[in-house]
Amino acid sequence: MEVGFHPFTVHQEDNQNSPENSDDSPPSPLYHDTKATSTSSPKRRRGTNKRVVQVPIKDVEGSRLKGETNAPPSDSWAWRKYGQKPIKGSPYPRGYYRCSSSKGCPARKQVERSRTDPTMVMVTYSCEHNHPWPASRNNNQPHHNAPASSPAASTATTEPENSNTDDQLEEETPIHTRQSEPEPEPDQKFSSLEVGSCGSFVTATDQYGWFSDLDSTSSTMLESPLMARDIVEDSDMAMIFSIGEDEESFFADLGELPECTTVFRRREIERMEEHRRNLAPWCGTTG
DNA sequence: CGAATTTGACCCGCGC
DNA sequence: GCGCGGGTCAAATTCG
Repeated sequence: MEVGFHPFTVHQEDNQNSPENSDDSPPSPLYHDTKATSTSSPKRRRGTNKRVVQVPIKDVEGSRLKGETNAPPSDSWAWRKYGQKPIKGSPYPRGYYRCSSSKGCPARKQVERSRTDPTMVMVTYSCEHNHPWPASRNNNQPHHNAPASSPAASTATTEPENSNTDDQLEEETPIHTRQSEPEPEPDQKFSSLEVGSCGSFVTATDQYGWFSDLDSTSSTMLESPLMARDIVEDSDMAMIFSIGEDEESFFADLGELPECTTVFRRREIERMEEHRRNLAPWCGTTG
């Protein structure tokens, strides 16, 4: 393989049919699982939408400068560990983190090492932050991040295909760019659908200004559990952010993947499903 | 002293 | 209905 593994693999999980380590155990080539189809029924307590980010542990360690087994990626938020549990089938425990930046912040994330790839750390994000970025953190935001948070770019979440920072991303992530480009339709939907996964998140676009950059191109993928799976199982290239040197800083950003968008997807998923049945254009490589 | 981490117990959802 | 597994809470401990 060219790289052996992807620096960052973002998966969209429905939380029901996707095991923690879906990366290595594709249930079936088809996404329409018996349970997957019934996305309208909230099974788990909460956190209906989850985002799984796969990161090389080396990267994580590099950020933390520690050799922790489940070293939580140092994203721009402050996380407090509130639990840890051994996961069935996985030799590594899963750490549960909660956003400590704000008391009432529902944002949570689970950190565990991939059993198949001990060198990879799987970070599952749930819920959104209901507060803006910590000022201190914001100041520490690396280079390409700062501009990304500018409202100008974020407000146009669906428009900017080549934002200032996006420039570098495009070079690094041409994959999803192409995938999403041929299908602007879903993108428009997102813009009109503003839903909070936990029902309590502030202007995601503002906080996730950085996202607006990738979002413009990769959002389609990032927010498409259906697609994600399809691709992952098909091409094993779900959301591959082929970042080279910026991966560290980029990872920090990944920490705040906007859940809202995920929700959009869910709303549209139903329509999407039948939509993709008929067209399946941006559903990956079909186009 | 305060904040964060650790660890065990409890609760909930799902499958059998 | 029972058991299993996962997720969260809360008390205790540790570190800054």
